[in-house]
Amino acid sequence: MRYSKQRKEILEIVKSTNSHPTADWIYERVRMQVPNISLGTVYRNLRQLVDNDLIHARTVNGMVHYDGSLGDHQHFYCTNCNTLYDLDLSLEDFVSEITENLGYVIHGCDLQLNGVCNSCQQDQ
Amino acid sequence: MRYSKQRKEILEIVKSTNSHPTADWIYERVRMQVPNISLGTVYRNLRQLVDNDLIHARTVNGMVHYDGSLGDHQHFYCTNCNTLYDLDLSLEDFVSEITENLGYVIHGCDLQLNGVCNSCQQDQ
DNA sequence: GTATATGCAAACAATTTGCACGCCT
DNA sequence: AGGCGTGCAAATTGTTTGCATATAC
Repeated sequence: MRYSKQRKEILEIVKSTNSHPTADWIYERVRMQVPNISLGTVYRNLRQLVDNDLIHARTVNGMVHYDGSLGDHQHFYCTNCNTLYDLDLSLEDFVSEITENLGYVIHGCDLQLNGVCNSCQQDQ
Repeated sequence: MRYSKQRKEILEIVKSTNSHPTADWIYERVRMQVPNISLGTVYRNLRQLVDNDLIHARTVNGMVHYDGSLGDHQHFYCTNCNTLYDLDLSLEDFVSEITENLGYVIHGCDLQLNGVCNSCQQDQ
């Protein structure tokens, strides 16, 4: 995989935020650095970066969000303000227990808790 | 909410399978009973049934799958055969523990384990 | 009788793809 | 030099919506 200006910039953007951006948000961002980049290029690069495991992708509310942190963590989604928070929570033990019981080979897991976050609770 | 022939049929189909069907699969099924039903009607009904909490919806690989079992359970997705299995696994205790620690109000949770299922392991 | 649901087709939004050209290595 | 990456626009796909008609209650 080659590293074009576009690809480097996209990777940099995803890595440098913890806001779990969508392709469109990333597109707007890259355009500040690479004004005439096309949306197709953004999609192609995001896909390639995911395939090469340099970033992760997850679907929330039917839209794909990208995540630059590759460590073992899970997510909390506030149904009020639609923010996706990182949960510093490892499921390694939990998952290996399930593996033993069922005989599945587990490659990854994906826990998302939905609810109302602290700041939204205060607003109500 | 009224119960038209179409709506009854769609609910029946989703309730009577554990294969987590997509809208399109359901559309093909309903057409056997209601030949000139439209795809739009299928989508409208699925949405309404989800809104009224008669069925559940979850996104896997960017496509919405519907689930007629409302009990507390989670899912295992085989990345080899793309089957979504039910996991008879309650996360109630686990989740309430996290709630206490972080102060979030949790409305629901969604765990998906990805890997290779037993029959796919045997095939390889 | 009236509100709600339907079929149909057009509109949408997110994403993918074909193609000719351009740039990394 | 050769292959991978790009920009652009058109195509796909999954889903939603507007409208006139039909149906449940």
